[in-house]
Amino acid sequence: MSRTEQNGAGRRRPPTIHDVAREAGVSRGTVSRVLNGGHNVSPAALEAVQSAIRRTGYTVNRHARSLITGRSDSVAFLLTEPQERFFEDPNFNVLLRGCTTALAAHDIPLLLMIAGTEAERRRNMRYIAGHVDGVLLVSSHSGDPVAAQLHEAGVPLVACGKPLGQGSRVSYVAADDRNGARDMVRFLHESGRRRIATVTGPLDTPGGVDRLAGYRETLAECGLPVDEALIVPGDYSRAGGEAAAALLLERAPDVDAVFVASDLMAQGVLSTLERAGRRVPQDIAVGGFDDSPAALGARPELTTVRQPWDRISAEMVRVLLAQIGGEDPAAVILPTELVHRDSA
Amino acid sequence: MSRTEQNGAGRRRPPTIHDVAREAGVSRGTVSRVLNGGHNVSPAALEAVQSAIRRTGYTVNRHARSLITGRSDSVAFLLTEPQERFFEDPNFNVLLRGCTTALAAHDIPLLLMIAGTEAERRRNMRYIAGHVDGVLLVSSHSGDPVAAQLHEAGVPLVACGKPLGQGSRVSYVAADDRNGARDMVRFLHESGRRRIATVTGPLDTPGGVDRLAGYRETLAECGLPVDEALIVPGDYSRAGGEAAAALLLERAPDVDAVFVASDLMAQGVLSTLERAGRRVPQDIAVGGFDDSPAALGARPELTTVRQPWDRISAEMVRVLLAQIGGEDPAAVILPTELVHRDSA
DNA sequence: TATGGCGCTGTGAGCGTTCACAGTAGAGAA
DNA sequence: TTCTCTACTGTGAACGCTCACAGCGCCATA
Repeated sequence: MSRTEQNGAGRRRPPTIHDVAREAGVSRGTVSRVLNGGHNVSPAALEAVQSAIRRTGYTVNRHARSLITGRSDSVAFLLTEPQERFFEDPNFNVLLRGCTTALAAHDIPLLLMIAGTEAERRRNMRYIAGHVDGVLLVSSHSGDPVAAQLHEAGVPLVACGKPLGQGSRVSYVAADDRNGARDMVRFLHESGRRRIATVTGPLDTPGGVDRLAGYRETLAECGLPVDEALIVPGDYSRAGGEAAAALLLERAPDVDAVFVASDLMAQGVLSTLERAGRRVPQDIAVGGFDDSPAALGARPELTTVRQPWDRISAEMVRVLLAQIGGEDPAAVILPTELVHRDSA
Repeated sequence: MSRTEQNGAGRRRPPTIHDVAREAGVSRGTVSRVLNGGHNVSPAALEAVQSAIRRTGYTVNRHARSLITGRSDSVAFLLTEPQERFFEDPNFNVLLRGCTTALAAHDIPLLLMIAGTEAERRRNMRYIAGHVDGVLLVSSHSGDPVAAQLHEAGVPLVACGKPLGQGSRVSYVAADDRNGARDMVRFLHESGRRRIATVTGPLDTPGGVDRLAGYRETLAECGLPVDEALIVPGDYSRAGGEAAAALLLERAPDVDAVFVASDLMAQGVLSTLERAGRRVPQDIAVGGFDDSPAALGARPELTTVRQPWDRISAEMVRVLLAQIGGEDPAAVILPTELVHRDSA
């Protein structure tokens, strides 16, 4: 039975570039040229090929293409956070969707990889080297060696958030954490608060560090003393926020405002304050960070700092594709926006 | 310059099966056999090849393999929901992570595809046919033609939730919505509630339909009349829950319990009740569905029905891989669990 | 001793592309 | 007219792997 005849039963073999060439009355080479931009192809041939492609329903076999070009035309979204944060943090949704959509516009599929355990990490690293053109990395903890490893292996890479402790050769896209924190603290000060505390993020993350820095600077600018008792460490989780608020109330009962480094922690802070009988915002103003869905779910709704996640994802993809195309690594910092609601 | 020498500058060409064969002193065929299960290979050769693989750092070129086998050894996670639901619903996180991890255990990468717009849908369909071994489909709305199209194209497919209106030949994995609803309503009845309302999910989703059915049945079993004024349609969103609760209070001010078909809607219901001055659970008991993070974020914390998302994702992957392996489509229904907290 | 079978091994072909190269025709310049 | 250049086209050779097949030696059986 000849190859073109095996159509009757089972799944029909998909058309190849050969079929298109025959149908269009040209050679493989011409079809290939049409597929790759159509340069040096006569108008007549171009039209014939495009029509043949439509008639046959041809789609390029990406495996064959990748085999020879060495490119895979796919990109990995690599998450090395421990799973808790991934579960809880709604920002990942936005980021992931944004990246997927931005890549789709270039016809590039996104491979989702999660490296929670060491075994997963090794498996993913093995896969990435040679099977993926670039990596979108979400991994804020500085202890994480993944960024360095990938960079060393020569894999194009863009991190979400500034990778702490890496050399300057790794691309990243981040919100302007420091100025976001400044905006919030300045706002709290302007609304008349004078004992402004903060619940920080983990201080091995750039977000944690920069938001705290913004807090300190702004206090100084406003002429307020920086009281270390008002600085309570947190871990970005709701439970962490609850505990931090309890500690804060114990250390500084006279506190009248808290800048919390994430909305999720702010939810926890709110529930501790409620149990302690403090009214928000009358007794204590609470400011969050992220403008995640958690901000709307909180009672009262959170005044917070919006991170431009849609722009972050778009920029990550843009920078990554540029880098795959041979450009140098780049750092992009995007402005935040203060969102006024009920908690401050 | 010979091929093996171009190591000095730039990225070194990765080792091929040839390199491994030479290193191990055997032929390509033997290496290939080792790679594919090691049948009909002598212990000595097996050991030599494995050692050579380790020494050279060889990993199989999946493009070359796919080109000849016709398999891609990858799976798509296709989301056809409108984006709002994806953003808001924390269950997707759990589902997505579960699927990714379960697939990773089989060394199969997950391609994330989002078909919000018609153009995206077409692009994804074109990609899927021929570039992916199977599809994990998240698309509960019955108007969605994707399941039918994929099924017709002969692509192995597992849906999350029973696809409404499809023929019975599509595999799916779902929580036992009906019995989950029954458990909740029975519990409300047993705690002494007599005017039990419900806020439904969208009635073009199987979850919406089945949870409502469970509600109706249980009321009847408990000897309570089914009062249509107590049945308010919802859309799974927080705002929808707020509106539904307002309507409910207007239609039936004497209501003393609400079974809400999702936690997110239940959050909305709680905030309307709070504004209306109704105490939960004293005046009105509120029961949710999902046991999503929203249940813990609510005040009071939600009594709800847990959907076993971790098991759902594991089963989806299991069923899909079985189907890729040639087995028949299958339907899996997994039990839910009542979670007691403060709202009822 | 001949025969068959079995376990293991190597080899050639081919999967569907792209790429480099060679070749053709036609237009313009000499 | 002849030559050169340009625009276009076709062809063979890869890319790295798997598959089918043939061949080898060895043992058990006749």
